[in-house]
Amino acid sequence: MERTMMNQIIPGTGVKVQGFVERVRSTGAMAFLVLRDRMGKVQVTIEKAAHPEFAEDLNRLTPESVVTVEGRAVSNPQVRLNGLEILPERLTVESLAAPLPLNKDAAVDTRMDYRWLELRGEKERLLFEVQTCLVNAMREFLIERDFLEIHTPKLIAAASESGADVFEVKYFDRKAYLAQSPQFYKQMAMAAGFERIFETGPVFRAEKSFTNRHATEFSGFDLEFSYIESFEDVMRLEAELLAYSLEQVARTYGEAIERQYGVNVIVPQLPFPQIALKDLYTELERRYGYTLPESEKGDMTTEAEQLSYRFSKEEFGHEFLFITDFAAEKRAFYHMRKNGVPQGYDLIWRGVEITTGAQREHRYDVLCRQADERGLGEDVKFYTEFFRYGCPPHGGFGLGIDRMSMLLTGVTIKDAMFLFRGPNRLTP
RNA sequence: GGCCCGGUAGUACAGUUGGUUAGUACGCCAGCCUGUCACGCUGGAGGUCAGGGGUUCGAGCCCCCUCCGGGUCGCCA
Repeated sequence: MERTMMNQIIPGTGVKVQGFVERVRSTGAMAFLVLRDRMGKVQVTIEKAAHPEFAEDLNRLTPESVVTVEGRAVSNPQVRLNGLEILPERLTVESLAAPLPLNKDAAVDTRMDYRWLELRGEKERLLFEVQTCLVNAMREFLIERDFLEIHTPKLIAAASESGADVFEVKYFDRKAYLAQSPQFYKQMAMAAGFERIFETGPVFRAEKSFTNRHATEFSGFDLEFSYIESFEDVMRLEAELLAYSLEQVARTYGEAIERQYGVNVIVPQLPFPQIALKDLYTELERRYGYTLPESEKGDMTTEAEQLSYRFSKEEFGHEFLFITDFAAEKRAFYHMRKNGVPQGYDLIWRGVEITTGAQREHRYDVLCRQADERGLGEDVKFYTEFFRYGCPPHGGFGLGIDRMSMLLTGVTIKDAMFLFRGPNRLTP
């Protein structure tokens, strides 16, 4: 018999349902099971006297066990759960669950230890439905515009950016590193003449960051494209991409997100507002009295990020804010500079950085000079080689998928990831 | 890595000035209950008080060390 999903049950028909036992209740003459599958829940009602054959299973059945029930679905207004119940003819216990090691009150660390149990919840599942929708919309948008999806190596011979904060791994008789960004390979694709590419995949950072928004392994969404005229082309594409994707999310899951997480999905208006870093600091000081020593104004602080959300809402009625004109020494050596100013940006959404983007330096001699300034000459020689044999002007950005999910639902990074990895968390 | 806070049944917590047998809720087990739906009622099991050392007649409680976790900042996506 075909399995029926629990939101597809038609009263008056015979059904087979399979799922977890959410609750077992046994009163004098009756027993009730509430079953759950990925689509919904249904009550199974058993009149004990009429079905002595179920007695043994009912007695041993525990919450979160997995069962198959075949029987007849009937309408019954007495039942609070959708006015529907199944009167079983067969009951098969597929898997018996031991008592759960946690309950609703469990602390984060305990929940992480048994993450798969927590993920059984409808609310937790929703986050991954939303993430699937978001990433799918981003793919759709880019493929429509002739972008190729590529997959770059995560095992690499040398650190991809600074040389610090990479995980070292044993690679036969030598050392390798886990890719801390697909940056160099995205640009290699530009030198390969692919013109437009994106990639979504794991990113590894050996940083001992203890915040609610950092992980040592997370999913990045990276994109790079050629023949741009300035980094503003990159910003424009990203804004369009996000507006499109969030529109898909809002349409499909807006209500569910509001119901489960109490967060409203707002489809952003185009264009996204934009401000130079030093102007932002001026505004933050004028409006909120936030001050910082001049020497620290080349970069964003956490508090400035948070305040910039308030500023963007007040000034532009917008949740997003592009910030440009960072200090050159705070940005990667491969960002193109014009009059010493990096041709790149950060994108802040709801007070959290979700993206860094830039026009890249594609001129071999300039790139080598900028690398040398950081003392990276030899370390990045394999990379600068990409630009020796002709390379179009190009730019791109990297976006944190988990941070998107996190902000979309208002949870922390630990709750937004399938499995969190941090300095102190390597299991399960 | 800096600063702050914490670690007590399976889970979440309480534990008075250092004093006899370490409690509460949920969960678990057994029994009762003709339709429950946060069911209800009765009874029961369950503790290396993170680990080690010290002070004391006596330590869950005070001191030191170690481990683990949380918050926050820095770093970033």
